[in-house]
Amino acid sequence: MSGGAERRVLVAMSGGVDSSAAVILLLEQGYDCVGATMRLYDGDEAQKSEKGCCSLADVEDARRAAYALGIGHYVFNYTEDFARDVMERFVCAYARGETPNPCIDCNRYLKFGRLLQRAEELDCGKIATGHYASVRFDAGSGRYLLRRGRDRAKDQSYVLWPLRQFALSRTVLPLGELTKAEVRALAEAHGLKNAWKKESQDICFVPDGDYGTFIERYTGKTYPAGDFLDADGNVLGRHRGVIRYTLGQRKGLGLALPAPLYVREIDPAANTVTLAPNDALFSKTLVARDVNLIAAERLTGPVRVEAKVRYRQQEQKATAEQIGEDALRVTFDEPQRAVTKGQSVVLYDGETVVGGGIISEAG
RNA sequence: UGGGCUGUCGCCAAGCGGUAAGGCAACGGACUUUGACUCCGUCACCCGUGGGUCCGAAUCCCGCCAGCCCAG
Repeated sequence: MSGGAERRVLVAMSGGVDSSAAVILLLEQGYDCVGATMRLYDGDEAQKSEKGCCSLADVEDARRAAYALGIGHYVFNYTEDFARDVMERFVCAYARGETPNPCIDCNRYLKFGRLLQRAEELDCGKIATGHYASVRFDAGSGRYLLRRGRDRAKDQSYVLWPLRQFALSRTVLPLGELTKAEVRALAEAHGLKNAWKKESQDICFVPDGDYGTFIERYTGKTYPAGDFLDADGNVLGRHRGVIRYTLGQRKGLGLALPAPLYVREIDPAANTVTLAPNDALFSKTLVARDVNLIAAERLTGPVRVEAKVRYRQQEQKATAEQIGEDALRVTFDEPQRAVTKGQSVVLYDGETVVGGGIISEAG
């Protein structure tokens, strides 16, 4: 890397307010910014969506913001990588009866994988995104720490748990200390058109939210209807294909019973979906695989932490223990509802992320 | 065919003469860089049907129809 690289940062620009505001802040901090927008999928109708984060319209928004802020802007075509590392994994997880979080994989493989690699090629020593979280080097441990966003309502540290030390050492997250309101105000003050753009939501490549249909179209397979069972194995009705359900789900079952029932278990092999009352959905422990620890090389003995089992969840007191090279067991003080295979568990110690992993068992 | 029971929203189900609870499902919205959960809202001018009684009936009476059960 040449001399100026340390001050050169490749900013991942989605077209939204957050990443645009990140550019503003970085420029104020004296960084030499280059904007980069990833083209991630070739969806037809998907590309027209207003809701996703990477539609054609969003690429245009990003380009416009970069121009307005006076920085260069690249558009990279990562459709193949995205298909392989995000969509494929997404589909496979569902076929296994799990419920994946594609945003995690997108961060891991695309933003902090391919894009970070590209930054290096462009002689940028850093990469930046508009996530509400921050990175701090801890001299004591000699490690880069990932910290929560100060705006607790927007904190996105959860989706960044896969970042390894190398990636963290090259990552700048300028929004970590700001609130969403401050970010919007900043963008507005700089005359950015997207200042009041709606928050992105839904899976970007399935903008209509009908991921069951998406999976069938993507794979070309049909997931056959099967039985809904109760805890005793009695047939309660017919499900519309195993991929259309997730643990804890209530809506869309189409069953009229005296009390609400929720999905408790999905068995792709038997092609059955077991339902149960809410009370039966709680788990006290879980096992996570694919673990990435940030605050330490590994956990020594049981560690008291706070843990989140899904993106939008209040942290829960728990004890974590390393049970393998990349496996953890987490035991909650209070049983947690619908601990779902495929989702991420993220451990916190106060403001910092201890690490995270993919839930592989719940009990 | 005789006897008994039942017939209220897609499903379950209150109501027992005073002008249609509730639950489930569904739909819409809020929330949300995942799926869920959750929350808010909508959802029977009408109670199998035709008569009758009554100021007034889903609620009482009669006929009919449908379903279920027991007889045979």
